[in-house]
Amino acid sequence: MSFILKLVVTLSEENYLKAIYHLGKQGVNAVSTNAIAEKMDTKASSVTDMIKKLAEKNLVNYIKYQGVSLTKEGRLTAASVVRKHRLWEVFLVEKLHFSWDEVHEVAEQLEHIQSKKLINELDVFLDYPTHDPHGDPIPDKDGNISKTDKIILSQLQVSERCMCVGANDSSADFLKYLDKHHIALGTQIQIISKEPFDESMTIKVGDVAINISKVVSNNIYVKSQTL
Amino acid sequence: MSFILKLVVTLSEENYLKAIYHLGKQGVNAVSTNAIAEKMDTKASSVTDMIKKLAEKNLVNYIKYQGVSLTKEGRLTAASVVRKHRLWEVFLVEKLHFSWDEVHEVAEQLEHIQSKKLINELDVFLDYPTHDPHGDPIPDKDGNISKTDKIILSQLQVSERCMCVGANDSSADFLKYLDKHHIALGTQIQIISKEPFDESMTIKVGDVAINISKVVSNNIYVKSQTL
DNA sequence: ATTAATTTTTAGTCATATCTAAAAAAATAT
DNA sequence: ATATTTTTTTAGATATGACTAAAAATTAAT
Ligand SMILES: [Mn+2]
Ligand SMILES: [Mn+2]
Ligand SMILES: [Mn+2]
Ligand SMILES: [Mn+2]
Repeated sequence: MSFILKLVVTLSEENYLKAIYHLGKQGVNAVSTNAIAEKMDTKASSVTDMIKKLAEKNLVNYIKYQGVSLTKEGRLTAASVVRKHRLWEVFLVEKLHFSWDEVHEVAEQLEHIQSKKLINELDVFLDYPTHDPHGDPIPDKDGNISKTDKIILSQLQVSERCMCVGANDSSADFLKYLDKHHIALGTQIQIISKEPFDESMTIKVGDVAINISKVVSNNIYVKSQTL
Repeated sequence: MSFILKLVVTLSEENYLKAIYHLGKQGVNAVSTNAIAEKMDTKASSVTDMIKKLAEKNLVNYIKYQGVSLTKEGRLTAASVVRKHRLWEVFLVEKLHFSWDEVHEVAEQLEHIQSKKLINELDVFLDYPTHDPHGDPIPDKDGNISKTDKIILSQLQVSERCMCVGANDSSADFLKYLDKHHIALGTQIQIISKEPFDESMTIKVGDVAINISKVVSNNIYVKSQTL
């Protein structure tokens, strides 16, 4: 007789796993205590406490003073939370008239609702979306995400054309800035000129040309148009 | 200069307020500590602890040894939680293929999501439903519920006709029993006969006659058909 | 009106998740 | 190589929400 007891993961633990998941995606193998603390707006000592609990539950690999990485189980749990977060964001925008700068806060709560059926049916209801309203990929049930070859707008050369496929910074402030300049997912952009002194660039959005700072161009993901 | 600071109500506090709200609906003025403890499957001492916190926040009126009642503020908060619970139940059944015996557990989680816009838009999206999948009324934004003149099936006389408008017991077991006998909201029922010795009754549902116990007829709400 | 039973409250404990301050280890600089 | 700075961990404290056991108040019974 074998017992498979479904591991209970608290809301707090889910948030830590998600933070480690996002930080780990930057190609780093081990994530530092301080990085987690900063991302979660908490203290390093609190992070250490939690890491021990997560290690105890085999959700992270942890060596003192050497940072943490997710185990297979931990990564799957984190991906599930991200999947829920992004599906809910799609729901809010597509069905409930939310704008893309309003969804994050609510999705932070909804991502912790526990119900396999709920999230599966939501996926069906939304017709299996692959990306959230910010252009971020939605992990599938197994935690796999479709690789996209998005690049940062600031890396493009003058005269190149591209399409907006995401925002790196998804703060309400930045998203509202994009709205103001009519930049949304799918918007066509052409590079008109680049200023060497401050690295700002002038781009054409629709019929209007606007100048955007390096900070802005660094936070817009685009797909190069090879036409 | 006046400060209106939005009172923070925890998830746990919301659940207590909801329990007091439901218990208070039975025409009782003050709700006893033990009644709350039983409803919430907790200990009386825990209830006393929480009651003090709720009284401190002016959400309940509390006199030692004399039970509690909701203040205006407490009643509004409780009604808001019930509103959310029932709107989510409608969503799950209408949009996500849940059956009426599957929704409660998930709604228990969803009812605590905090977002005015979310619940208002959900209301719009569902086209302003007045009742949840179990026939229970959905409070409006001000906490008011539409009075329905529903009666208990067991009170009807032989040959009377009625329509099912709700279930008093909304446990999965009971709801599945109703499903099995094709009794749902809106189902037409006629009383064929009543047995005096065990108070069971035979009713006609569609074309088939079935015998139901007093326990069952006590838990089905109906509206008398005056045709 | 006492006594007995029930209900409710208090006192003390525990687990979770947080924090501050201090100690220990690791990384960096001289 | 040693000293300084930074990072991380430990130790101890606090708040929430729950529990058990015992005391106090209320209600019911004789
Ligand atoms: Mn988000
Ligand atoms: Mn997003
Ligand atoms: Mn319910
Ligand atoms: Mn219901």
